[in-house]
Amino acid sequence: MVKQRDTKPSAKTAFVTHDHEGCAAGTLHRAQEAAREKGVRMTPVRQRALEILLEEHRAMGAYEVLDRLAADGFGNQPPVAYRALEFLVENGLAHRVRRLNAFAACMRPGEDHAPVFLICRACGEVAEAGADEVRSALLDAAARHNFTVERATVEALGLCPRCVDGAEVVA
Amino acid sequence: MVKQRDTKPSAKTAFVTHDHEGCAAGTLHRAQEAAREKGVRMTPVRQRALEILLEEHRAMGAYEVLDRLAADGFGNQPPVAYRALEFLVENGLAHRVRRLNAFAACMRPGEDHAPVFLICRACGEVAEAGADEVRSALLDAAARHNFTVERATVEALGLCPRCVDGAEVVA
DNA sequence: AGAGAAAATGTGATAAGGTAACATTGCTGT
DNA sequence: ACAGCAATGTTACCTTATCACATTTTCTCT
Repeated sequence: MVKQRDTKPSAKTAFVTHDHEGCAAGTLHRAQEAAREKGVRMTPVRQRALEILLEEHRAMGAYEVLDRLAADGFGNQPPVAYRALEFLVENGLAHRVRRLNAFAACMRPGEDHAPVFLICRACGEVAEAGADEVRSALLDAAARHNFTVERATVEALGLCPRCVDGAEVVA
Repeated sequence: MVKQRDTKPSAKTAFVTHDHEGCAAGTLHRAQEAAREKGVRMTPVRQRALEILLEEHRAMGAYEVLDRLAADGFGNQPPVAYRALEFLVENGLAHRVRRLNAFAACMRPGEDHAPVFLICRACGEVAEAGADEVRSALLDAAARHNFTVERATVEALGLCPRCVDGAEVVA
């Protein structure tokens, strides 16, 4: 499936160096599949926006995505980016990282998961951690207040393993 | 301690009607105490900003707080509000609600707690729920990635008990 | 008390993030 | 073909947040 697993280790997920091209291609493929199954339209702008997020493999601001979309011949006004990103978020293909006012491609499209973000304040990297226990604890807490949860945002700011010891890497 | 417990039930915490004046006064008092113990300065703007948040007992945007500060004779430029609010957040006297780009007074100043916000999308009310289990689950999840958590944001959007059945109240 | 350092405030300017509204294009289904 | 709706493009604008720098206040040390 992932063809070149040990040929191009160039980026990371969850703070671990890995074959990024394979990872991005695979995720894009799964995202397309998820969109098809869901009956929503993966139009050119939307697909390109997702590709951009996947290529960079990091949280990107809407305007940053917009610049790249515009460079590729799409509109260059904010709604172009916001609409594409909103679509991706609505359909579980990307996430919004509130603390950074940014967006990141979802690494598990179609899986219906509770995203928990680990944001390194030194290198800026963002990891998407699976954490079902966090979600259930949150639901329990909400239930005690008779509150019905529809969406949840869970983000942690701190230091990733590579930045934690000594060297405050310069992003 | 809270003198008029059953005389003025006018606002709410955690979606329950309660004596707001007593609650606000008590919280302000505890906040002042916490600041004193911590050796930080509770200056007039800062105190007033906290009072404003407590009076309204809801999440408020920085510019909204700014307007009220200006009306009280303080500066009317954004940094005035942002600095006061930042101070309050840094010292655990208020919280930032990312999803709303807003700030809310902390209901448990000095207690060292993990704030979890329950945000009602119908009436706009924000409750601060205690949820140590959420925090520990988050720390566990982070630990599995060797990530060191310094701060966490946990926010749930949904419906409060009063809005959940039928009537989508108009904020 | 008085000098110097540090913290806090005031102010102007501007960057960054986000939406509303409306015209146009293009894809559906009959 | 063509009616209807989804998606896109574009203009304009609003909200949120930060930078930079001058001024004032407060703290600290002798």
